[in-house]
Amino acid sequence: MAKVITPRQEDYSQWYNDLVYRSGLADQSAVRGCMVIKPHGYALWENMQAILDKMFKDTGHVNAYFPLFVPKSLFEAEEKNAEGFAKECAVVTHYRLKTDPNNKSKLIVDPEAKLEEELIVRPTSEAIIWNTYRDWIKSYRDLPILINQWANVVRWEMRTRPFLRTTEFLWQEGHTAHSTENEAIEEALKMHEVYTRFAEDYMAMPVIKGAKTANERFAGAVDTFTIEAMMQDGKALQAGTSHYLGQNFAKAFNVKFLSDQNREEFVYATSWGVSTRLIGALVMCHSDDDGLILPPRLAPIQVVIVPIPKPSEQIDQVAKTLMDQLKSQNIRVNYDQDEKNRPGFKFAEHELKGVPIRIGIGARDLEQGLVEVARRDTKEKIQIPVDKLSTEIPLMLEKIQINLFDRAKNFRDQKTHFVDDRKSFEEIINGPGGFVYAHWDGSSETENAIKESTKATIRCIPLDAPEEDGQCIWTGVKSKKRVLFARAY
RNA sequence: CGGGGCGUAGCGCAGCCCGGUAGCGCACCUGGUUUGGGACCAGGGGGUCCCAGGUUCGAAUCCUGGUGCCCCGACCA
Repeated sequence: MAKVITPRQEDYSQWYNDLVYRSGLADQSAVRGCMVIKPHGYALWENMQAILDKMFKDTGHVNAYFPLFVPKSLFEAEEKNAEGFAKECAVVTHYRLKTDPNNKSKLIVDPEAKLEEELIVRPTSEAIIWNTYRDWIKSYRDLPILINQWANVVRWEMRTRPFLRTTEFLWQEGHTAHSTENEAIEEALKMHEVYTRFAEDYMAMPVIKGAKTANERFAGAVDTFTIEAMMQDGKALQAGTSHYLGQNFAKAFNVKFLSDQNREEFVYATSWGVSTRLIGALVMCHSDDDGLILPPRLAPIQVVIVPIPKPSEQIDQVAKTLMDQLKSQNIRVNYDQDEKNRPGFKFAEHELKGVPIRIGIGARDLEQGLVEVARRDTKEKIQIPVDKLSTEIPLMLEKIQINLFDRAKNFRDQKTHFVDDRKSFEEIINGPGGFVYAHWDGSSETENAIKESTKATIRCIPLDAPEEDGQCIWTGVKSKKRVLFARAY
């Protein structure tokens, strides 16, 4: 068997890169730091979009679209936000090219086409959106505004990795405006919960819900809520964030409304987003050395039928009947009729792409009315009577979905530790890695010292962690709650 | 931006030290035999050897300068 992917144990990063490229999720592009999302990867994203979009609509949100460019003067209005993103902004300074007078086959930037005011390519859209909301909001009757947009953003990162961190990426960003602090906080928490449900129920990826520390908070936010997942190398990955923005943006953009008490007040805001990074998370959460393992609820193809050894009239007929039965149950099924490749090749190919279930139909089994059904997650193969498939397959898809979640959760739990002293903390972080719950004195100084010394950061202050007396592992100062530490992507 | 490594066919690489006009595996095309876990045989197509300059009768190979990419760190979703 030709090996196409570096084994995880040999080199985890290389495994990830190999997987992304070999499985057809993405391709490298001619633009540094940017990738091409190939049809298989984009299909995954479309499935994520469809589900999230429905969840947003079900919670009362509507979609809209705001410009890619943000005038610099607007961008700088909310100081903390501007400062936080300043170092990674792409800036448009000119609007025209012209033929190079010294070389007619080349183009140069026309120095006469310099913009009066530079345009920032959005790294996030709070600025342009809040500048717009000012015009939309006059009265408490105009609130709340519950808008989401599907968009691309650009953040000029120094180092990129496919899906996990690229210069341009796709995401959704929700931006809501509210008349009261409570309502805005509830909104931020509600979307935090939506992300949790999406990660756990659809991606089969267990997450820890929590709040970010001041250091890790979104620039311009009062509070940032996060979901943190564990990857197979024990590192944490921030999979989604929801921010309570207080009145910071309302004040920066002068967005006021008249309350039902006839008082002028600043609007309360939230924003929340998940990106194509989720695809990277999905890959690193479940996949193995043979390729992707996709949760059935998101897999572009849930069931693939492979004729063995090749298509024939009899096999085609069984396959087509089966496809109709499965399709009528909204199962995404594909019949691999390609005559160029043999079954073994196809098996490997579909495993590489992460198809949850493979059905092998061969003349020999068919004589007994059987087909071979193989699960991608466990590699288990069983014989199933043809007439049982239309009931068995949906059940098996559900089993796979659940198994993936359970497996990921067990893995995470095994790599989760509770420690009470610096030495044990360092032993785990520097050794096997994983999540570490430990007491922390609550100061940024200590957080930074720990980061500097161990490269572990506070991923979040878990929302559901019990109060308990303890001492900061670094300074010995009293603490009432454990926080979650890990090295992170 | 620091520290490493690499640019030779679509992909992965050898050749470079010691200059002589480019090769291997996979992929691709044609024909045939095959077909229950990445088939085999035969034939075939495909290269500005990253770019520019220099040394030389002659440069993938030596020298100089660019440039691009990858990995590790700092920054970050």
